[in-house]
Amino acid sequence: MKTVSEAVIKRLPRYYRHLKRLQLSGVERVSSKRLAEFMDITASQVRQDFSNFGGFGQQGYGYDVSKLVDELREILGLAERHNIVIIGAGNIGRALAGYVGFQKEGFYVTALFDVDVKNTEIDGVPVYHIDEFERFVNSEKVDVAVIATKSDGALEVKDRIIKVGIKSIWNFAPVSLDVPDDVTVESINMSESLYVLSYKMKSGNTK
Amino acid sequence: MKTVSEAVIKRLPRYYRHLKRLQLSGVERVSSKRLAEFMDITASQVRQDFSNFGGFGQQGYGYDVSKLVDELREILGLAERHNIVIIGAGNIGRALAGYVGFQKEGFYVTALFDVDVKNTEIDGVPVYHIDEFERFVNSEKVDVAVIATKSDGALEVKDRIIKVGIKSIWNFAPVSLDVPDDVTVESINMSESLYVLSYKMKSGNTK
DNA sequence: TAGATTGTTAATCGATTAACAATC
DNA sequence: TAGATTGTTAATCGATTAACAATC
Repeated sequence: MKTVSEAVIKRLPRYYRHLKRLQLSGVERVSSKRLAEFMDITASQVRQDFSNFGGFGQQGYGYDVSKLVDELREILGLAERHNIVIIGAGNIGRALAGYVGFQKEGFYVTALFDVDVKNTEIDGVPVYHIDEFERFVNSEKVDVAVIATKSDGALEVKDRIIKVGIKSIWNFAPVSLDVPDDVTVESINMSESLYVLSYKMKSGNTK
Repeated sequence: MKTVSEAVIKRLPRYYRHLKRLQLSGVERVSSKRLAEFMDITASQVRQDFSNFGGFGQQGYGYDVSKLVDELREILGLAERHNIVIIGAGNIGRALAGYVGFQKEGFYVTALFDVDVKNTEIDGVPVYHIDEFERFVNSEKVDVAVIATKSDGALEVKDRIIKVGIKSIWNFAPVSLDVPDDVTVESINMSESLYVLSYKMKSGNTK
């Protein structure tokens, strides 16, 4: 498949969200123009974006909402089941374990790991000591590892994740992670997001 | 001040993070070349970015780390105190209330609000019924409101935040928020981040 | 058929990169 | 002084926007 730019990739989940909303409210078709309004981009951009994947519309008609939802689900890999383990059972780890939205799209949290096990389960997810991490991963199918530790532990945890063979890391620790080429990292850095807000508050940059 | 592009703004917190790390480890000066390596960008870009704010370096020498940290702290608005209130005392709201990292940079969570008050405080932060929101905001200084509710409540909460006069919203609900020009919104959408990871896993796009 | 709207090609815009004179 | 490295100007690259033939 032709390489798709980062900018386009970041828009895909937003298309998906808006289209699911339209689908839920019974809308059957949508033009690039209308979809663009929801997305706050241009109609050209919508058509360019979809043409990266072959183009799903029909001249004179627009796009079939349900078809587009299905295509995006496929493109985003939401049609498959993904098993997730979370390392770090602090506030963030627990919040993620309890987040019900993931399961709807095929993401299942199958275990939490921590250096200090206080509960045997959290929101129905079993909690294990970090010492059991490798054994668990080797016996269960694990697709994604979430780093929900403090910065201090994050690098060591990353090394263990890579060593045990997990290829996808969802990182919540405020650190940069160097990984081999075949490993994918996606980070959420809450401090950085807050600082961006702080900057914009100050500068009056409201866009 | 000249308008700074979104791309540059997003890099500022990362510069800040790397520079603080250098400062902490006793490094006194750094060249654009070395800083660029940490940031995974080019030295040119580093110099271009800083020149947006006037340029803080010295030919033949590079940048004074402590000076740069101070400049960035100022630019990002981290030198001032910011009071934050969180609406929604679910998993995410509680995680944010308990996150110690914010306070170090001047962000203080002064209250949590929820429709269903189970505790009088969480991690030292008082919890109030959402009915008390407007009264609280009118009597205390509040700079930032965090939307940590489910999608359903988010739009109504947004309206109340705007109506009571708070100009900065940090949004964790997976919805798009339309706001007046003088209000700043910064969103963290965890589902979208997870979907991007899912896409990249599938496509082998590891960058 | 006439109107609407796509997918794609070309034009524009903005961000990144390269080059280099200035100077510490 | 010679070497290092900045800030800035110019060149390049890539993403967004505009235009339009194709066609439902």
